[in-house]
Amino acid sequence: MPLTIKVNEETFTPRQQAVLTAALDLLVENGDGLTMTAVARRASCSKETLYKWFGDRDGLLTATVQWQAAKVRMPVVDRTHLTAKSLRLSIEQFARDLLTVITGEVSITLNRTAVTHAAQEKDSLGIIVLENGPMAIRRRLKPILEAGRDARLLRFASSEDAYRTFFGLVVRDVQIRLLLGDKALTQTNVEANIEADVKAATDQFFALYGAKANA
Amino acid sequence: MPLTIKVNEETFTPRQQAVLTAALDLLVENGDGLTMTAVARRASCSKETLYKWFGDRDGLLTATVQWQAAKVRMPVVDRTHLTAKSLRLSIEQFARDLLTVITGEVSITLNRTAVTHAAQEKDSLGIIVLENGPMAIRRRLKPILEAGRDARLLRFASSEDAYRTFFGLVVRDVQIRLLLGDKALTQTNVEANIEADVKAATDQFFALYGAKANA
DNA sequence: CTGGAACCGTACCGTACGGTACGCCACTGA
DNA sequence: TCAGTGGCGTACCGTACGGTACGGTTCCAG
Repeated sequence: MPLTIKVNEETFTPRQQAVLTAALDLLVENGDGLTMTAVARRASCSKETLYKWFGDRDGLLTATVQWQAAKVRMPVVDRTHLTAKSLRLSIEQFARDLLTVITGEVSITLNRTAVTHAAQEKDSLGIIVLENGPMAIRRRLKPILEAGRDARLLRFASSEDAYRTFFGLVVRDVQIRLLLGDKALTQTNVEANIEADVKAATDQFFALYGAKANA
Repeated sequence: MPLTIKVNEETFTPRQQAVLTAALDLLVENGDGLTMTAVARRASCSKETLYKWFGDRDGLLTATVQWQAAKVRMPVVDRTHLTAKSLRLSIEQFARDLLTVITGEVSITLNRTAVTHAAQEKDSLGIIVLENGPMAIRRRLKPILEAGRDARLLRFASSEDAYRTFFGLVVRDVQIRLLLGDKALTQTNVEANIEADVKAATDQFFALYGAKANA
């Protein structure tokens, strides 16, 4: 019976965080390389300590994913003085953040881990990843969108649909191809195009939801 | 040393296909349940036969994914008499096919398996899945898009970008949420909304790339 | 009838890994 | 100085699973 980890509180000691870092490194280096022995060796700690702190392998995995996912802190966009220009810059910033996150090596690893986990009737990691990735952006973007609508800069019926369309326009097939290991999408290759993709997605979003569109 | 499987030729005997069916069933039931012993028992064959036919576990996995992925045969859309109406119906059909495929249980299983595989420096399954899923649709959609452009019904610079935008508008965050096991997106829940989502995505696609848009 | 090929079922082997137990050291506080 | 505690390292156990070996059965060719 694994003991429940207090993932919500950041009660990880520096030593424990070192362990989690080692675990994440192993995950990134080799997806299935997260064996208890390997983590213990990498972190220079004993397996017994691992079990004492994290309960079992799943607890360590959960703590690692939770801890890393929560570290994805995207810069907060200034919301004061909502003008057409500032709104557009905000949207662009969200697009940039989203693309930067999902194309990052850590994010790819966490998503792969969570997908693998979900394939075994365990969806806790999936929820954590979703919650800290797309949903985090959504929570911050939605108020902006609604403010834009109130200011008559945007036009949409459902802010949920508007957000999901935004997600699609920005992410397109990039994430799934990265998760599947598509060699045609190298890390650098994607990063070089981020700015262009950000601008294109924002343009399209405003074309669909800008106040002047869909008259 | 695993022997190379002739995946390109469909030289699987009925008996072998029964084995592959058993393997896929096990994958769907329980992602990591694909053990050689389980497949042998399910298919009522000996492990020795499995190794003789497929080389090793990875060979069996590859053969299963390849065989199943290739079975995803989306109905071909009629391309004759390209009018504004028929073009729209074609696009809608592609959107419907794409959504139907990626929300299917088999597709989710294959994608999860391939993602897991890709997490271990093996990308062969990812390529197979990509090739038979999104890329298959892309190969068939692109000519339609270009025909639409030639007929002045659509307007875009790059058919590749147009396709990827189409993908994003249709798929949005549905696929990643399904892969991550998001309980809020049950199978039936998604299927009930497919028609509405198809229409919305098509509307948006024409708003962005229709000849009258973006004047 | 007989030899051989294919294949089923099962027993078996080796290894990797999750999880536990234990000896030892370093530190701390009285 | 001396218990007590926390944690490192290692040895160990049980099991699950990949892969192999082998006996037994069926079927076919000659």
